[in-house]
Amino acid sequence: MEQNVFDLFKSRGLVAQATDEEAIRNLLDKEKVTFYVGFDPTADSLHVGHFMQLIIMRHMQRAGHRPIILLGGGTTMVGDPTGKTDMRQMLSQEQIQHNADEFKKQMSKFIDFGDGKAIVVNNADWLLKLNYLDFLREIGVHFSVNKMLTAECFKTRLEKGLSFIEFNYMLMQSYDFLRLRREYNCRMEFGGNDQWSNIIGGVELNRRCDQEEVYGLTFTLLTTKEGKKMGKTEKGAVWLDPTKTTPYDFFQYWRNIDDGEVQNCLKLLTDVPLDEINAVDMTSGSDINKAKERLAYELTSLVHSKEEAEKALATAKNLFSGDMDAEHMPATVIDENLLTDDKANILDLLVASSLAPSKGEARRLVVQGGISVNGDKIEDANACISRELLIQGAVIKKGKKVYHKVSL
RNA sequence: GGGAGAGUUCCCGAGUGGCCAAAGGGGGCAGACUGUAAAUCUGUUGCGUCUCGCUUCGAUGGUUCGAAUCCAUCCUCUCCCA
Repeated sequence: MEQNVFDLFKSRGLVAQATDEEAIRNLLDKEKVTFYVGFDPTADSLHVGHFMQLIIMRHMQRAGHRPIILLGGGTTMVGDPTGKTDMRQMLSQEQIQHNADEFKKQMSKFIDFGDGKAIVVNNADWLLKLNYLDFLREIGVHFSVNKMLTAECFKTRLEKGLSFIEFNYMLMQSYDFLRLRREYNCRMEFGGNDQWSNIIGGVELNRRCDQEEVYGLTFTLLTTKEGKKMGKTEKGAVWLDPTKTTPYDFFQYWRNIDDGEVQNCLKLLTDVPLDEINAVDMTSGSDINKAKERLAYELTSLVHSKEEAEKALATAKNLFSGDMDAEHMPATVIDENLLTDDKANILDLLVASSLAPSKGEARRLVVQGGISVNGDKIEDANACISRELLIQGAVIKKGKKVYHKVSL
């Protein structure tokens, strides 16, 4: 007998809050349920922050349920105040459409869009046409401002200031749920736990307007142990688009994750069986290290491909065992005019390969002993690399983990 | 509409005429130690042709030998009253 998806979610620790656990469990057990997850197309690629939602939809679809991907073309114009300290900038229609297209492309790695097995809708289709007064009279009446103000998602904003447009976000999202239920018989809304207030808004709206019982379920947020959202690095988000975050960097992100998060990530994000995950000895450094490798491999092959995962794994192994594997590392082809007397200055090379943003920074790196070329440490800021070496391709190593090939 | 206050480098935040490229913290980067982890310690953190020069303190003008600091106008934000 196949495991109920809800039990699967529970056992892997994915569930944060649910409006009615028993009812949800039963419904998922005996029916093919249509459910929705909202995505705000604010950037032209999905990132690690969207990961959980994708994983959830994948699980659900495997269990025979039907996902609706709701693209927030309309709500993006309003901006979700949840967790934000500042108001979000507005996007143009074209940008939103472009982003939505990219989303769908990336999602197809996780979700089968064939034969109506999944639906993509854009809430701009109905939100844009709304008549203000009609909306207020039909939907607005059902919301109590007093109650909204007590919602967690507005709390922080009340201290900083919250504009009226953002205050309406909850109504928009609730209305989406109402529309989707009416049109597609969508019975459930899923989201990250930060979406809880918005989701119960929709559940209540369905009950009040149409006396229909629908359900909401939120999932554990992927956070670091300092409570920050995961997937952000100093360079920005970790993207799923290979041109924005290379498969190797993606792999390395998970490979370098904190010890305390490995088990959790394996449970939440991969299909690795629970008993295998629990078997990891969290007191043994080498076991944890192995687990990280596994995590990175699994996720890279999920998001990119098995081949990419193999490549990233091989490259990492070679680099960290000291072998120069120039094949898969980021590379820069430098320009002839960087050379003087058939040599190129190391500082110029660092800047040209964007390993350093400026020459000052490059100089600092060299002086502090953070740079080596083909395995030899460079400590003189005036050092030069010869033409012959560059023609073969020189591997510059910055710090412990960053490799870059420069060639002529 | 009336009144009060604030805008400083990646972030928070000191600085109220020269000693200010600007304290302190956070974050980042590098070094040591490690397990490609964490914690810790050290160095560093505007740009350059680097013992010197150049550009920065909301914007634009002005005062001054000299302005992040004083004045004027503008922009943005917060708070109190209506």
